[in-house]
Order: sequence, then C-alpha cells, then structure tokens
Amino acid sequence: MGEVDPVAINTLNHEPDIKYIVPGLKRGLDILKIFNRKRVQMNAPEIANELQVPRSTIFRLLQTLEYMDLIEKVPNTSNYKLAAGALGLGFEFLASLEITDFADPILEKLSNKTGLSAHVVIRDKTDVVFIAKKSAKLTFSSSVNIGTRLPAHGTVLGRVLLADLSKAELKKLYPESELVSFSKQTPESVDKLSQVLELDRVNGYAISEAYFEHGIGSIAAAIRDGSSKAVAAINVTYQLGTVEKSLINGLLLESVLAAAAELSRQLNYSDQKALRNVG
Amino acid sequence: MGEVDPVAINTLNHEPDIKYIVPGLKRGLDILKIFNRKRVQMNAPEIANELQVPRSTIFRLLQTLEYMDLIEKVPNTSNYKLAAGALGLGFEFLASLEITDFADPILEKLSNKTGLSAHVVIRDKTDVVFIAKKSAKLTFSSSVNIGTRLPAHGTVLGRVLLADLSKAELKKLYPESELVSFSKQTPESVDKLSQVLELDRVNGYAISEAYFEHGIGSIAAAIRDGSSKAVAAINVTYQLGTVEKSLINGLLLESVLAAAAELSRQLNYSDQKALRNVG
DNA sequence: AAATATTGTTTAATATATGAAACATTGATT
DNA sequence: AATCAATGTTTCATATATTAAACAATATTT
Repeated sequence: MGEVDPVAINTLNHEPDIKYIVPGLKRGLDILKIFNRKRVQMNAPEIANELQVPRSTIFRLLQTLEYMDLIEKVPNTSNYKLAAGALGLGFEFLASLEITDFADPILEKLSNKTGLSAHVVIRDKTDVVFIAKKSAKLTFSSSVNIGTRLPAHGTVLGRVLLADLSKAELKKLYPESELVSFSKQTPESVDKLSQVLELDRVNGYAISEAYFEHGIGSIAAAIRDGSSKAVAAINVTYQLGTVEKSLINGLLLESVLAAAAELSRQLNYSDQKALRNVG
Repeated sequence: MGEVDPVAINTLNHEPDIKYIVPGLKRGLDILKIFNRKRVQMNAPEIANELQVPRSTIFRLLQTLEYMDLIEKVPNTSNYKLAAGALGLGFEFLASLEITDFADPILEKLSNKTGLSAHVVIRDKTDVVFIAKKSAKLTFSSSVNIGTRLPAHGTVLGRVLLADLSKAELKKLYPESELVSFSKQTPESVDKLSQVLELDRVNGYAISEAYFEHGIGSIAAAIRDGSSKAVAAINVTYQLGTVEKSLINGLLLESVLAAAAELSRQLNYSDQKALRNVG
C-alpha cells in the first residue's frame, strides 16, 4: 500500500519521470499546500482525512512542520495554520528574480499613468504566477495577490509568454491537444492556441476583452532579458465597458508597451539582439 | 547601505520539546532554507556537504522537491534554485493575515506624508518579520524585503510588540538572560529590556537613533486588534542626520501614530476596550 | 587524448519510519 | 455528573526509507 505511484499523485504536473519520491517530504508539503485563503486553519483529523494518511503519521508530520516554524497552533483551538516561517521561502524566491528589483516603480508609474491596476507575472509551466502588482487607487482594484496562479493559455499575460516558445516546445508543454476553456475566447486546442500565439508574436502584445475573469479586460506585453527571452509579462486590467476603445488601443496600449520596454531595458535587453535573432 | 543578513540573525528556536521529527521532511525543508538572496543556486554535492547528509539521500530529496515544484534545475548547469511553487506558501500565509488587506494603502499614505520608507511587521517568537512595505520615492529606499527577519529586542518595531507581553511571557520567550547586542543601544539583558519596554508601553511608541542598521533612525508604533492585542507594528525609517529632531517628534511621530490608529481601527480595535482592560 | 576527479544514479542490506492498535485525554451529549 | 464520541499520543511489529558501496556519466587535469 505504501508504494509510491508518482504518476497518479498529481495529474497536473508534467515532470520528467521521477524515480523515487520521499514520502515524508511529499506528505509534509502536501499538508502545507492544503492551507489557503479559503481554508486558513484545519485540525489534524481533517488533514488526515483529506490526505488519506493515518492520524499517527499526520501527528508526526505536524510536529515536524511546527518545529520548522511553518505551521503553528491557533490559540485555544486544536487547529493549525501557516506560520511566519512560510514567508521566508516565497520571498527568497522573489528575491532571486532579477526583475523584482525593478518592477515596483515601473508598475507604479504605469498604474498612475493609466489609472488602472498593473501586474507582472512569470510563467511556471502552464501557469502564470503574479510576482508584483500595483492596485489602482480609485476603481475596483484587482483582487489578485502575489503568488496567484492562472492558466497561461487563458490569459493574455500567459499568451505573450507562450508566444516565445517554438511549436515543439508548446506541444511538449501541452501533451493533451485539448485545453480547458474559461471563456468563449479561450483557444480549445493546442493548434488553435498556436495560431493565436502567432498573431500575438507579430503584434508584440495581446489585448483581451474577456480575460480569465468575466468582465475584465487586459492589455499585456512581454518583458525580455539580455538574451531576448520573454522572462515575464506586464499588463493593466480594467472593467469592460468602462474604457473607450480608442483609449485602449491608444494611451493604454502605449503605456503598457513603454513599461515593458523599460523593464526589458533594465534586464539588458536590446532591440539589436532581437533583430539579429529574428533575421 | 548595510544589507541585512537574515541567515545569521535567527539562531534561536524555543520550541516545546518535540518527541519525533520526520527526517525526510526536516531534511527537505532544510534544503529549501539554504537558498537565499546570497546563495541563489547550489548543486547536490554542495547541499550534501552543507547539511551533512549522504549524496544518495540528497538526490532523492531534490527529486521530490523538484516534483513538488519547489525547486528547479538552473538551465545548462547542475545547480538547483527555488521554483515558483515556493511563492505559494508564503503568500497564503500573508493572505491569512487580516492586516494585509488594509496595510498597503495606509503605508502609501504614510510614506507620501513623511517622504520616508514605511513598514509593517509582525512578531514571530523573538523576531520581527516584515509583511508589508512602501519604499520612499526619492531617498535611499530601505533594503528590507518582505519576509526579512530582525531580532525583536534590537529594533523599535520589535519593542513596541514585546511591550505587550507580561514579564512572565517575556522571560519565557528569552530563557537566557543575556541578549545579543547589535548596537550600543541594544539592551544586553532581559531585565534591561523589560525596563525599556516599560517606557515604550507608557509612550505607546518607540523611537530609535540606531535601529538595527547603523545610521538608520526609526519611529514605530503598535497596531492592535479587536481584543486590544498588539498584533503588528508600523514604522518609518530615515537616515540619521538628515531629519530635524523637531520633525521627528512632531509630524513624523504624529503620522506614524495616526497610521497605527487607522490600521488598528480597521482591525476593530477601540480605545474603550483598551481602557477597560487596563483599568 | 588519457587519466583522474567529481558528480549523478542505482542497488541491496539494514536501520528506522510507518501505521494499526491501544491507550489517554479532551469535548460533547444525555 | 456520567457516558459517549472524538481527538491526541504512544507502542511495537513490519514494511520501507536510508545509505554505504558500486557503477555510470561527466568534468577536469595532465
């Protein structure tokens, strides 16, 4: 029974074939991952039930996680919640990204110029992950937190990043030809996605009138590093119907492109290199 | 500017006696924790050597961590670095804190009003941990990142939080009567600390001319929740010698106190409750 | 280019982490 | 208050994770 079947464990991952998973580690990390915005605290039996792991084992894993300052008891309850130690990991990752040194002031400028919420994402496999944001001052500010993941193929932020991949890389990333749909505009297949990306690549940006969330528009452009690789993407979001089309294709798009260009420049991107690669 | 070395700072854990630690989990987490700003990437033998764990074990732990999207190979090297999955944990923790919903706009207002960098921290045992910040626009902006830890007893941010503890709680938190010193102003013993905290408690704020980093001044106040407990602290920092003393004790202090009061109000703190508790 | 050192990966014996079961403690219900 | 149910914790036999050792595949040096 204790035998590990890495394939069956997590169907969303496309890792290279894993030979051996350390059960104690995997289970401990699984515990950490079941805590989220919606389920801030849980007790041991609930966790044991959810993960289908014996109570006595959960007990020891919880002790270990508590010892490592990753979870802590909620006072006066039998519940556990994430502890401050969990912060460390995430922020060391952020700190390891060169772009985080430059993103905040540029996002602020972009948000001020457009009056909209602005975001920077990176791609992690088939997801985009928010790594920096500036909420708009007045309007409904965007609800995404840093660390939030969205499916890359369903967002313009993801598309400008996926557009940087070759068709072969794309097929490898999406072994199933079917894609999950989130709106009428979501490409339903990898082939369809590939066509859309072709256009995004030519444009150098992508604009969506549906985005991942209904009623939200998004204008996105890729950020490139010194090797001309698209390493991140930047966007602004707005409520559909509240912004003139001429503004979208005018000032807003220009502002996003300018911000992307400025961030790219800070990462030592230069047009020359890009042209040389293309030509 | 003197950068903070979070690794060297936090040496002390005061966990309850732990009966049993799951080795696979502890070691896997140890691997994650050796990645930081200074050491962004490492290879397997280096990790094995650092943690004094056999190569074959490290090999499997690394495989597991990679499978869980917490680390990834650095392209064209044998090194590993933190992966985007690490972000999730930290931000779910942040999202679980009620205060993060309100901190950003208040920090922005405080920073704009004072022209200084502003920060919010929580306390985790004997450390303060930065959970939100707004860097000043013009001056040398502060180098602390979210997730950074500083020893509570050596900062005014920490002191306004420690001031909320009873003497018994303080002694329990610092079983050794000696305290690590970071500047001439650092209290060298728990008794000395206790005296300083008494004053901080009466004042309702704390001002430092040495702070943790040399040459940096700091004005801090506690943020309280509906139960009048000091759950966080807010401050502004400035370079010593660049700000008039009258300004520090005037506008700057007022602004910090106002920001702390506003945040406390958002957490349902009311003066009545506080007075009732005291009297 | 050959030799050597370092790193990556697998094997197999054995030390040990696991989990069913028992027991202890706490909380809920009558 | 007494009983029952749920949760917290420990024990111990055994399934399995660990690691020394061997081997394979790369780097590095000569």
